[in-house]
Amino acid sequence: MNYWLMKSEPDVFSLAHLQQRPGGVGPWDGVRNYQARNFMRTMQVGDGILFYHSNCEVPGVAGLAEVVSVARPDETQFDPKSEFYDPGAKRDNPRWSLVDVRYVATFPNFVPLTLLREQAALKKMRLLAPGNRLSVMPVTTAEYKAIGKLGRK
DNA sequence: GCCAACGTTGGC
DNA sequence: GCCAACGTTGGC
Repeated sequence: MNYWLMKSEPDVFSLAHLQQRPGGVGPWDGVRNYQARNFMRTMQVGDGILFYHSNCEVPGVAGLAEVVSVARPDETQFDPKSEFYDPGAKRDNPRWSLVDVRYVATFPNFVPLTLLREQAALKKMRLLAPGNRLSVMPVTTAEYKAIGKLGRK
């Protein structure tokens, strides 16, 4: 069992949007970064996800989700009408993958980025590294638990 | 809206 | 393979 942090712009797709989907399940499509894609390809069903809201008024971790499928081809890469269309992607050799994720919980207390930065235990988090832009990244068990604690209290 | 950091592209 | 130009990300 591994843990991950996944970023989404809440104006586009928030944790509440995921919650509202049938069964609370949705495909994490549109990832167009190789490093993020490679992380998704290593995900296992049941892995825990910190759902992070980025590029918004108060960025931070909104709650929890979980992985419910291993990586599969992201169909939007083949769709010329999609904003995620990739003319270089081939049906017989898909370039981009996604995993399906399920809503788990909304934190009673949203955990803002500013609070994360104050935690000595989280100093080494990849999210907090200068210039970090990855939208999918691993978090340690200790980091996952520490952030869960902040969200609950 | 600004801008620094980063990834990708493409000419050579 | 180098690297400048460009586009994107994302905090502020």
